[in-house]
Amino acid sequence: RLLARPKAHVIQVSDKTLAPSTLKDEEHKKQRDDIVRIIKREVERARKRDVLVVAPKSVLHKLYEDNGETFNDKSSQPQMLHGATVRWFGPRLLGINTYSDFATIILVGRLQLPVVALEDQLRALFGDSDMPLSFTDGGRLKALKTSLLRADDTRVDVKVQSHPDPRGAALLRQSREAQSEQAIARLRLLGANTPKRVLVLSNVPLPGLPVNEWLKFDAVVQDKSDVQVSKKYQSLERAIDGANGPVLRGIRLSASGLNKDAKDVFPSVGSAKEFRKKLPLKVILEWVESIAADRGLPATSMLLSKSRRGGHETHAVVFTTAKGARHLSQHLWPEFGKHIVSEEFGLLKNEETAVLEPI
DNA sequence: ACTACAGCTGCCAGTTCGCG
DNA sequence: CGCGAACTGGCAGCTGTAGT
Repeated sequence: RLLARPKAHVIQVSDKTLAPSTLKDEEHKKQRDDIVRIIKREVERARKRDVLVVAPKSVLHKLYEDNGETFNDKSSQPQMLHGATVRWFGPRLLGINTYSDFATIILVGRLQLPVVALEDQLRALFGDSDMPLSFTDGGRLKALKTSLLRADDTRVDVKVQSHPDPRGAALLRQSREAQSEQAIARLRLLGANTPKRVLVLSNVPLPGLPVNEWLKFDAVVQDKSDVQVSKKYQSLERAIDGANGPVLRGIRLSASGLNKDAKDVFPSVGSAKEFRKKLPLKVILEWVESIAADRGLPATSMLLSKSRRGGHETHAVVFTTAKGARHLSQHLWPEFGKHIVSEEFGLLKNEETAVLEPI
């Protein structure tokens, strides 16, 4: 276990193992392209400093093949892929200091022993123990609950593939987690004088490595937050961008309002209701604010109500400053009698990056 | 093959709000 | 104060997709 904090920004994928079996076939080309996209971006981000990519051998072969090259897994010479130095998991990676000055490491997947090999080891090491061994049925590992440590010391519940026999589970961790940690240790994070970046492209929690960003694979690929790649956030973006028509000048936030203002994205009141499910108004407002800010638009939130009998006020946002808000609102939604300006969103609030938390 | 989850729809019960 | 429109939230059932 690491007792000191590694000086690194650690990003880990939460929703995929990225095991070789999910990368090697033709149907996984897109997945491999996404990995290449991450590699290229990190090479760029590192400026002239070096980036190390560690992956299983079979995956490296495939990535080279995609690129019309061949990977030589016998050579001890450094080999490059899209500007990054590549290595494979395994004994050849241990103990060396060659990579201590690298700025970034990207781990692709993880090395997990085949269950047969694991159970051979289990028999070899513990076959004569007093406690009888237990084995998987049909070579299938079970999902077991553990937790992952975040950089802020909170924990997230996650599942890992595990062996039913505790000794088998220990052997599995020993080879799988340790391989990844060993690879990361090549960058000498503890002694680093400049902070480094670590990208773990696999959802196996590494006990010694507090994670700063625990993100969906798609979010890592697009270099965004989970929220920004969520279906709902993107629906709202499409709605505001006008889908097939012109960009909206304002949008109502109630289910029926969304349906009327953005028919392409919310074709029925029900679909708009679905969108609003588990999404507090406050969050929707934040999203609209951040979408507007992204596009350099001013935004003002409004409260609308009908002048006739009954009815509930409805929230809306117009994309203009507080000054013009009332006019625009009356123009867009003449059927409402009352238009109350409630809040103007700053175009950008000092901090350019608004942090969107998962719901 | 199995599980988990997202999205859609219909249905229902309950709340909020302002006008008359 | 009562009414009714619009909003809120929950549940069940169905479908399709993704991950393992």
